[in-house]
Amino acid sequence: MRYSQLFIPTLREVPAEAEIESHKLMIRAGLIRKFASGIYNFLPLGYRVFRKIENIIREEMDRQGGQELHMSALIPAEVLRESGRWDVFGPEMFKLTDRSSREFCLGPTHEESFTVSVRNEVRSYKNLPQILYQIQTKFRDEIRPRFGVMRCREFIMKDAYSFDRDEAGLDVSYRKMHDAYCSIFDRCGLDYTVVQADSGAMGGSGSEEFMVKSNVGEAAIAYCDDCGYAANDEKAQCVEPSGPAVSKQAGMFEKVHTPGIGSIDDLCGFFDCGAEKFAKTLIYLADGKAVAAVIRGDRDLNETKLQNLLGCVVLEMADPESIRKSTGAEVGFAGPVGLGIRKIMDLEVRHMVNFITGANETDYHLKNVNPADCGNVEYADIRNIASGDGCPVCGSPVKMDRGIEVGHIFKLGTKYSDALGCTYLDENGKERPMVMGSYGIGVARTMAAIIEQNNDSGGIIWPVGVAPYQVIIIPVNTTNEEQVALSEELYSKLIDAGIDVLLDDRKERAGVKFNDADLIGIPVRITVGKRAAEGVVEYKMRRDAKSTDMESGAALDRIRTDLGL
RNA sequence: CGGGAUGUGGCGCAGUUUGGUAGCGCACCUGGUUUGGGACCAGGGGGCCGCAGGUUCGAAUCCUGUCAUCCCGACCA
Repeated sequence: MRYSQLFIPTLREVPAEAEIESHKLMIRAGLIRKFASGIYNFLPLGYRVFRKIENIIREEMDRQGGQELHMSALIPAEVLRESGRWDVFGPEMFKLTDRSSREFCLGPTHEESFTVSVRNEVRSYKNLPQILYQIQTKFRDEIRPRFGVMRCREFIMKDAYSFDRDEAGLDVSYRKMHDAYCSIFDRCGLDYTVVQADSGAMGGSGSEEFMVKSNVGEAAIAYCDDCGYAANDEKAQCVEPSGPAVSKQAGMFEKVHTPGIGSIDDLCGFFDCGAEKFAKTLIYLADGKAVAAVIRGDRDLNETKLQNLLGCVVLEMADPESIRKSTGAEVGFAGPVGLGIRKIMDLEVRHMVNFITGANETDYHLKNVNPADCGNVEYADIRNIASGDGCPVCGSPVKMDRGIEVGHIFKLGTKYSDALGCTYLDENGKERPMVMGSYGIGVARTMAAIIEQNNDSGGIIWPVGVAPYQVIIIPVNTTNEEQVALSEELYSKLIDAGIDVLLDDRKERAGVKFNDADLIGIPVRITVGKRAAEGVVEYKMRRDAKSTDMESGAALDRIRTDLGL
């Protein structure tokens, strides 16, 4: 394509709305424009990259036996009512009604659509397994869209669903999707990690996330360099401190007057000690019922773990009134001793000796408390893992990092097939629920993640496989006939060779063209300049600092090598 | 939803404290000179200062309300 005819609105200055590098560059390079909060339009250059990524996804999904189809974005309420999710999704779902008041939503996800389709058509074990997928727009009214296309309200996802006869079949399908995802993200040039994840509200027996390491990632991951263990922080298991729990005698504690001092920070000052000397007691409402969660003062509670343990639908921090009712004290003075509600205590607390807790009496704390004082408690892993904690597999200290979740694969089991009656008849004529898996990739988020990992001060550095154009030809001086002629010759040869090539025929100064070429990140740049009359051009890879002079024919050969053709 | 900030040509910003003809840089158009890392000279076009009320002789500026956007948090297959 000829640059002079294209719609590539690059920007010199960084729009004020963008915070992270990928977002800034996507706007500056003319890939996207914001249309409303959390809603973006893709411009031609951005859409070319988008389609490259989509096609990589298609190829790898198809290679594993996936079949592409397309489900309606508009979903009738009844299928979500049938699975019970119409109300579960709540305000995150865009709901609407048609002219005769029938209810619909703009699909936030498509488990129901796929499950209903398969249920209506597939009856026999002979037709299983199936892996179906689509690349489709999802709508979620995110509470806080951010970072451009990283988290937005309308986004395109590749979502796949597998249907198998049994768990063993699911394992096979799941493995195929896992492998497909590895190939996809490899081809996108991403440095990623596969981590264990909580399957959350999706239900099911296991899930893994594909995380692109990045300090702007929204997810925290714990990993172990020694054994390779890696998990999302929601999932990462905390091991109980080794050795037997200390069984200090009960009743050694004493009450201390701590007027108005309820926060851990203030208490550290008052008692002149570190936060690890405290056992903090957090009051939660699990489906409306008060529960106490006790963890060491310097730790963070892991609500996912607590919720999984309690098996409740809604878990929220208790309001001050509920706290008063269940502890008999104001907020900040709760403690496990003598507390009359269900108490979940973190494994670590079992090993603490002579710690400080609230006294369940306003303005009082207890010191020298020991587990034996706490009465009936349940011990469980309910805290967040922290850097330096023991790896649950090998015991080495784990490290923490941040990651962008670009893909997530789930073993759903029969949650949806049970709810929606998606069954088949086995060899014995017996009706069984299909065993399902679901597999998602955020396409635009993947694009943003690629940019996060591949940029410099000049702009984007596209990996060859996803670049909007693979080669850009820059005639330095468009009034020089020899330069123009050689540029045109190379241009048509590259087109004939089936290479995506951009000819920067704009009547701009060389500096402008170089800077735009760097900004939009084209992998190979051919500069046709002073030595055009000798048939010599400059060859430069975007990722390299220096260029090399070579005869134009040699440049064509070199392109084939560098693009892996 | 809580906390913070910002809305002034396409983009980035100044002007608001102390009311008095709406500015700068970039981009854009015309002409000329230039032509290897975002050229220069000259001329030019484009803004109900987010919106609605109010105060005032007079409001970008003061007051009230409202909307939007961004950041932090809560939230989130």
